[in-house]
Amino acid sequence: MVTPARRRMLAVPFFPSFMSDHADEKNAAEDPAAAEGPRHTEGKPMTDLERIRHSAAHILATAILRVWPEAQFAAGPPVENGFYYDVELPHRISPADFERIEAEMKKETKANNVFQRVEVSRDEAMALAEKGALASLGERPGSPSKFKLDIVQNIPADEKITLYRNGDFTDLCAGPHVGRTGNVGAFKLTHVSSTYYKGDEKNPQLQRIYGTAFKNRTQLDEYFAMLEESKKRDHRKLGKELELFTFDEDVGPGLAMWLPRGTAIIEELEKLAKETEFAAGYERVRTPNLARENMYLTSGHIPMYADSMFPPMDFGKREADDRIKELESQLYGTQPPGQSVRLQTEIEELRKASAVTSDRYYLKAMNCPHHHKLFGAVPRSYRDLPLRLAEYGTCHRYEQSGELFGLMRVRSMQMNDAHIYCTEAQFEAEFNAVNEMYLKYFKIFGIEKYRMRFSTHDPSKLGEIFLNEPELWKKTEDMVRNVLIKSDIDYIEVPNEAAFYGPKIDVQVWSIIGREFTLATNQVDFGVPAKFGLKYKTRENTEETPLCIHRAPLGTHERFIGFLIEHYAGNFPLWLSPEQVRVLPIGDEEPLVDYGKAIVNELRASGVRATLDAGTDPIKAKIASAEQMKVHTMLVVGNRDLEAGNVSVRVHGKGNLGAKPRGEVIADLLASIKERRA
RNA sequence: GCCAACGUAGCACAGCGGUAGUGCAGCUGAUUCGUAAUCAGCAGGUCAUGGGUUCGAAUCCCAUCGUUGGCUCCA
Repeated sequence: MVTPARRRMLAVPFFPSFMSDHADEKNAAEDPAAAEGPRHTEGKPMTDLERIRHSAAHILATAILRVWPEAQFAAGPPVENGFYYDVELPHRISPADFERIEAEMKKETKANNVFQRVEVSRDEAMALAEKGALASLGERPGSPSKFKLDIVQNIPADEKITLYRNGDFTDLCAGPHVGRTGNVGAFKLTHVSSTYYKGDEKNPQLQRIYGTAFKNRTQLDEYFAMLEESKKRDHRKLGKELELFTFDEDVGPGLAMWLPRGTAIIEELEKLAKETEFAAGYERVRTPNLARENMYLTSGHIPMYADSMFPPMDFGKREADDRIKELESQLYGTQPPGQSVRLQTEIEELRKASAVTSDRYYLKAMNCPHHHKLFGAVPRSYRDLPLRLAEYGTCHRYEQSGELFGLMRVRSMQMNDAHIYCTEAQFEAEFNAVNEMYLKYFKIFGIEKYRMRFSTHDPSKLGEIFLNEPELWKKTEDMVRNVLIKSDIDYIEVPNEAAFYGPKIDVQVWSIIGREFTLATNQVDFGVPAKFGLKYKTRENTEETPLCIHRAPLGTHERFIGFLIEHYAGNFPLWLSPEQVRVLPIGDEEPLVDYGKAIVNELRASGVRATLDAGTDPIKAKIASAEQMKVHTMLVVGNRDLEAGNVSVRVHGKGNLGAKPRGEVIADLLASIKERRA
C-alpha cells in the first residue's frame, strides 16, 4: 500500500528528494502522492547544493567505472543529506573500497572537467544505450546499458532527452549540474546498502552507494560534526546511559523492557492521558492480551494482516498432535499388518479432526476488536452515544526483523488507545475534539516539527483494498477535511493511503537520525462495527450501526518516549524527569544526612521522585554524577543551609541558582510538576 | 524477509594467529568537602553461540542468534 513517493519520504524526511534522473521524474509524474511536498520539476530548479550533489553522483559513477569498468548504473539522484548511485556490480563494494573510489573521484574533480549538456533524439539515446555507452566511459560492446535502456524507453514521447558528459563519462540525465567537476568542493562516501531496481524485489538487486558533498571542506566538516552531535541524542544511546529501558536477546528482539527510570516516564504519560481523557468524557476499560482466532476472522484481520501478527497458539491442535505422535511411535513398533493399518487409519482421522478441533489464540495486534466486543456486550441506545472507551492496551505485532529500530519500531507496545462510538451527526464534533486533544498534547511537549497526513481512499479501488461504501467515504473524508481546515492545521492529503475501513490522519515526526515515523493516529472506521454487528437503538426505535473513531494521540509508550528522549535530548522537564530531585549533602555527617533525608521524605510524601546521595564523595563528584544522569533538580545541603533551614538549588542545564528557604523550594517544585511546566 | 557491516567486562573502546588490556562505572578503605569528577586497593571476561582450519583462534573460514545502515514492510 506504500507508494513510491511514500518510500522516498521515509528515506529523506525533511525535504522530499529532488529526483532528477528521467526514471524518477517519470515516477513522480505518475505518483498520486506527488503533491505531498516540494519536488523538483521543470519549473523548480535544483538548489546549488543539490546540483553539487547530483554532480557528485556522476563523479562517483565515473570513479567506480575506472575501478570496475563493467559496472551498470541505474539512478543517481541527490537526496536530503547527500546523494547516491545505484549500481549493479559482481564485486561487493564495502566501506573498505571507499578510499580507493574517493581517490578516483578526487582525480575527476582535480581534472575540473566541464559538465556538458547534449540533447539527443530518442533513437540516438537508444543506440548509445545498446552500445553500453550510457553511464559509461565509452562503448562497451556486448554489454548494453540495460537500466538506462529501460529508462529511455519510459521517457514520455514529448520530453526532451539529454545526456551529460564530464570527461570520458556520459550519462543519460535530465540535469542540471554544476559547471565543472571541480565545483564539487568536498565529498565523502558514507555507506553502502542494497536496493532493488525501481524498488521492486522482482527486479535485479543493486548496490546503493551513498555519499555526501558540499561546496567546501568547512561545510563538509560542519556536517559531520553535526551528525556526531545528533548521535548523542539518539534515543538508543540515551536510553542506555540514562537507564530508561533495555532489550535482551533471551527476551526477544523488539521486546523493550522498562527500567525504573523509564517506567517513571510511562507513569507520567499515563497519568496525563487518564486525566485528559477523563475530562473529555472517556471511560476506561481493560481487555486481555489475546483472543481466539474467530474474533480476528470477524474483524477481517485474518487473513489480511495475519503476517504481521505473532503466530497463533493452538491448544486443540497440540493435544491432537501429541496423540498423533504417540500413535506414530506405536506404528513403528508394530509387527502384525492388520494392526498397522488400524493405526494408520486412526492417525489420518486425527489429522483431519485436528484441523476442525484446533483452538487458536492470537496475541492482539490492536485493541479495536476487543473494544467492539465491549460495545456489543451491553444493549446500547442513542442516549449512550458518544461512547468513548479508553485503554492503554498492550499490542504485539510481528514486525519484520530488519524493521526493528530501538524503541521506534518494536514488537510489543503499549498503546494510548481509545475507540469512540458515535452517530453520523456526532462525528464531526467528536473528530474535532480528538484533534484538539492532539494539539493540546503537542503544546505540553513543545512538539512543533510534525506533519499531519490526511490519508484518503482511491475510488478506483473500492471493493478491493477499500470498503465499497462510496457515500460514506465521501462523507467522512469531507468531514475530516473540514475539521482540518477549520482548525487551521497544516496538513497534506495523500490519496490511496487510507485504512481499509476509512480515512485517517497520521501525525508524522522524525527521529534524530532522520527516519520518519507515525507518532499518533486518528482514524475513521465505518466498516468494522458492522462486521461485529454493533447496533444502537435510535430515538425512532430503529437499529443503527455506529461510526467508530480509532485514536491514539500519544501513540505507543515505546515510540512516544523514544521520540521524547530525542526531542528533549534526555533533558526532561521536571514533571517527566525520571529522577526529579536529588538531595546532595556536603559530606556524610549525620546531622546533614538527616536533614537531607527529611527533605527527601517530605518530597516523596507528595509524590515527587526524590533521592538522597548519602555517599562520601566530595560535593563536586556528587554533582557531576547527578548531572550525568540528567537529574532535573539538585538540592545541595551544607551546614550553612542546615542552620538557615535552606536548600541550595541547582537545576540541570542551568547551574547553581543559590540558597532558598526549604519550604519555598518544595512548594515551587510541586507547582511546576502539577502544572507540567516545560 | 533481502543486501552489507559489526558483536571483546555494566558502559566506551584497544588488541586482529602465540598466556585477554585501558578508561569510566562497581566493591573496600581512607578523605568530610560549597556547585561537573579526592586518593589507594580489589574484583570483574568460555572475546555473542555452535562448528571448522591450525601445533596453537578473540584474531582465519562456515552456520546460527543479535545489533546497526539501507531495501521491502508498517492495521
